[in-house]
Amino acid sequence: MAAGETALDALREAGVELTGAQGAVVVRDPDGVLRDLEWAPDTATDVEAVAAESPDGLAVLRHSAAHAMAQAVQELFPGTLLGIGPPIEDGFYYDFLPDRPFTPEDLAAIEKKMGEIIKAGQRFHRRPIDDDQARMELAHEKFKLELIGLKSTASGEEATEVGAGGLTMYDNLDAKTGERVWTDLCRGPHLPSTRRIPAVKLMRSAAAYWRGSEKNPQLQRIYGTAWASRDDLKAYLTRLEEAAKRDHRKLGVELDLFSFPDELGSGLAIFHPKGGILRRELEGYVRQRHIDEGFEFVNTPHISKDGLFHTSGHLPYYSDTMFPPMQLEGSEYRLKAMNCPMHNLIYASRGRSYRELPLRLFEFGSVYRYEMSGVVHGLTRVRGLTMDDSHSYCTPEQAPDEIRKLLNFILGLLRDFGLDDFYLELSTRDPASDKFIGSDEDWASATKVLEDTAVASGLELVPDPGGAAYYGPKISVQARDAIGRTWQMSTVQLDFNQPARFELEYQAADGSRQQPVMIHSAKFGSIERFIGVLTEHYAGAFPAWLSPVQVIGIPISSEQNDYLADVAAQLRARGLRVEVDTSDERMQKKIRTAQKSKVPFMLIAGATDVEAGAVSFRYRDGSQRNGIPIAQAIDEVADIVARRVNESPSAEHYAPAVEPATSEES
RNA sequence: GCCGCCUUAGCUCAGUUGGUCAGAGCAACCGCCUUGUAAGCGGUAGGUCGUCGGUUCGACUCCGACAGGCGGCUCCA
Repeated sequence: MAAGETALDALREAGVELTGAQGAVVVRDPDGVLRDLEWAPDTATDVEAVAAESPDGLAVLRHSAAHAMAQAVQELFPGTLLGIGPPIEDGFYYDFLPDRPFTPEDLAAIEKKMGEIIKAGQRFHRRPIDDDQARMELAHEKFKLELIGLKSTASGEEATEVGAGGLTMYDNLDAKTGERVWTDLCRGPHLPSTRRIPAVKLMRSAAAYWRGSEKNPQLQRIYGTAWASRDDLKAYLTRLEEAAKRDHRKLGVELDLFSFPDELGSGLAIFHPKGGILRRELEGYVRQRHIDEGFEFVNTPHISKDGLFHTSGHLPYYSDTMFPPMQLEGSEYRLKAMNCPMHNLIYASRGRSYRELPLRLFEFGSVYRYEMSGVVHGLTRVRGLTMDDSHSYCTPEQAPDEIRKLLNFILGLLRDFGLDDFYLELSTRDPASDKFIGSDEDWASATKVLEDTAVASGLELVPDPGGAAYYGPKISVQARDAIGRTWQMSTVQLDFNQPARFELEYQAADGSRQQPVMIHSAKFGSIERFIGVLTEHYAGAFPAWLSPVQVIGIPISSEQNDYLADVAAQLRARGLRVEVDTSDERMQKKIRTAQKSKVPFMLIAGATDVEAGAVSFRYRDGSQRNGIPIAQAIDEVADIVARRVNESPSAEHYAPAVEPATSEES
């Protein structure tokens, strides 16, 4: 680099585009860390510019928005202390310790003040500072002081919060006078000016523990969102609205699938007839798939003497989250919170030979978990649930192959529901925690087996340190739904601890007694949760084979009631779920009702249809074919249901295969 | 469990500073209309305003506890 040449010049010379929507001049250093350009004048030629609208560019924008928000808060609520304020997916937050929690009116006022700060075009100015000076400037900010302390003692996550090297302050300078109007300890980088924040909106406030530990005081967190343009913001808000429309808690009521009566208690769902059909279809499907994969069906009770859960090791670990014991005949009984101990009893019920391994047991096992009141959420986090729980008992040598088969099984199964965008999470133990039982060697080998299998799958693998079950590491399959949200679906866990605790064994070929390993796996996780996820994934418009009502007959006038009743009988004879709307309403109203309940097929008949022995075939998407002969309509519906066609039926998709030559009049 | 907010008919919501404010639409039920692709017309019924306690001459409205919900945090075998 020539003398006097700035890093900026060097990059420009190298042909690097540095301006974007926000005009952020941000670069990535050779270690991959984002920096303000001025940070690295000496290594400028080694750095990479970050596009303003890239995820990294947005992160810079959002981090800057967080500063503007913190400034607004401190101007409006003097004395409010600062926590941390990072960018997150779709936005940012900042934690505060105010005199009192923020109200929605406060948020409106803060947002207004932010608008003023943004409009004022304050300059973000990076200022390196030594630790002592920082302590002096931040004497009143106890949380920031704690961060400085962490930086000098610890490493990792916390250190990056304030900068792995020297500390830096970011000053907001008045656009005209250059006077410092606000300042924050921060590693940056930031936009050049607050004016470069094009679109920002505060979303909500909530409490959050300082540094994520419930032992620490709770701060008030304000969440906001920020985008590179007003249009992007608008699109984001629209996306949220669309997601809200899919909320399974809302659709569950609208579609009459399930409910959570107060009389039952929190987190306990009742499934109405239509939700019952969903359950039945899903269970039937997953049952058959397990039979195909060599699983054997077992059944175990909902309660047990608590000694069983001590043997398994679940108690006393999970005593807080199991329902309290019942005293019966001198013993304490517990509602089961997991099925594995009972499956172990089945394994142990007689001597086992290596010849019968892998032994695969499967059960729709209803379990009860006393989830904390604050975490109960619709069907995705409940206190009573039915797991599609399987346990494969095998020799240690068989484990890798069994895991590979399970993973393939799972992915194929999820694909049948139109979920085909996956990644895997590998949950391992935290060696520092005492939550995990078993030897280091066993953990290492089990983790290696899972990791190798996960890697071999070719799917993206995300580490989740400390996320393992107490008895062994796990792979979880994460799937992105129709609108891009990710859900944890299936899990595979390798367990060498419970076989030991239950003293499970098999007789090997050489006559010796050996200990099997067990592999826990749930494909849906729980039926309830899976129904919740599917409801959101399909936005309530379930594929025809799952739809509680598959076909509805709509007579134009009551004259056609009998005709459609006859059609319905023929459909029922083919095993289809069909209703005829014989209510006193107008046919327009009936279509509207059927449409809102997301019935996949409507067979509409008026006088001309009766005469022709036909129906008007209307699909859920509003598309339509008229004058379809009854037999043909029935065949088509039966075909789509039987093939478990995943996408919503439409005239466009299905007409060509079955369109009769005589249907010109439609 | 923690913090904040919320709870009025089956559902979605109105209810001004505590004093005819207990209402609307949809759903339900009963009539009339016999209807051609997303709401025909009329009527009836339905709520001790989440529960319990308190303040007050008087509480849907104010206070407290509890229950349930929502948004987060923490947790998730």
